[in-house]
Amino acid sequence: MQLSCINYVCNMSEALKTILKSHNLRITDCRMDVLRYFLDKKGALSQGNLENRFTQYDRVTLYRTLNSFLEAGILHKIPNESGTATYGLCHDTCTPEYHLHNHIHFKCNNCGQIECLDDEEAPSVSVPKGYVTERVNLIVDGVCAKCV
Amino acid sequence: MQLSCINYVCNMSEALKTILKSHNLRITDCRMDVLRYFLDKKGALSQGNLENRFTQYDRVTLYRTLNSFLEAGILHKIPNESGTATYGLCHDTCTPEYHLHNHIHFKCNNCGQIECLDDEEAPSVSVPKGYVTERVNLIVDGVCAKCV
DNA sequence: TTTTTTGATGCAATTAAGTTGCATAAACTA
DNA sequence: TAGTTTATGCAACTTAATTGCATCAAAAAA
Repeated sequence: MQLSCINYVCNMSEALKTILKSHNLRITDCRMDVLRYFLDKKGALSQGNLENRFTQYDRVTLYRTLNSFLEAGILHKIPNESGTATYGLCHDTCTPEYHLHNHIHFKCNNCGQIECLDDEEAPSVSVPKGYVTERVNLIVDGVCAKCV
Repeated sequence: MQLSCINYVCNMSEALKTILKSHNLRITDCRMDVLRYFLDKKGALSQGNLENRFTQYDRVTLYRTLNSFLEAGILHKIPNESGTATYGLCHDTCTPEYHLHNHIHFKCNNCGQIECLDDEEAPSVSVPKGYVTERVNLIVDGVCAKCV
């Protein structure tokens, strides 16, 4: 199941379950809610965002939910300067073994929102002789379309 | 005074003082030691690194030293996934008003060292219509030349 | 369906990072 | 040197990240 197709699926709950199952994760209320929230929001979220949204769950549970999604390859961590970890949905092509995120992360300096610009390919990067590139993370900040 | 020339200067202490003065910072032991350490190490450092190295200074003092260097434009913050802020020396061309860091930050997944690859220009990045780019941060991870 | 096994959750508690206020000490200025 | 400005150390607080453990729920087996 491709994550980007989820909103066209009639039965959202069934779709969420399929996603969790396909990543070998048990189906729980917390995971269903968090996954649905990520799909709705489309932007990146921090643990703090989840704590505000889902007060019915313990913050440790949310912490472990994020971690299990990270390990499963459903989410990826987005580097930033603030010190607070933010997470974004992985591309459909990601598997637990092979994460590929050569898209751009955009942070709006006005509204603070972080988005994954999936349609913009990150350019290729050259590193000095002797260095081996594994992953490329591109973070652009500025003003997003909504705030201009 | 160009920071990259510092190691060719005969009198290191005088050079450090000149750098601090030119950024309108008072000359103190802590600032001298921290600045010298950054110049020696060449790589990026976290507050924790400084706390381990300079046990004679209070951690709040080191925290404020890093902040004053940030504001002065001597250091820049490097975004990363770990949640711990890391700092690198600014290019010679940086001023407090105008920071430009379109070089690559490289994090070695083996030794954990973060470096600024000043010689590698970051490629230009295109963002979707309606978005305005202010800064570009490029973080590459992999294996550095020493660890290959 | 019931039982068993495996894994998730909530709570308590700890560690570490980031941050502020304030009194004192040191650096700069006149 | 005297006076002014700023840095430092200490105490304290906030928040994020993290672990252990008992309990509870989900999946698998019977």
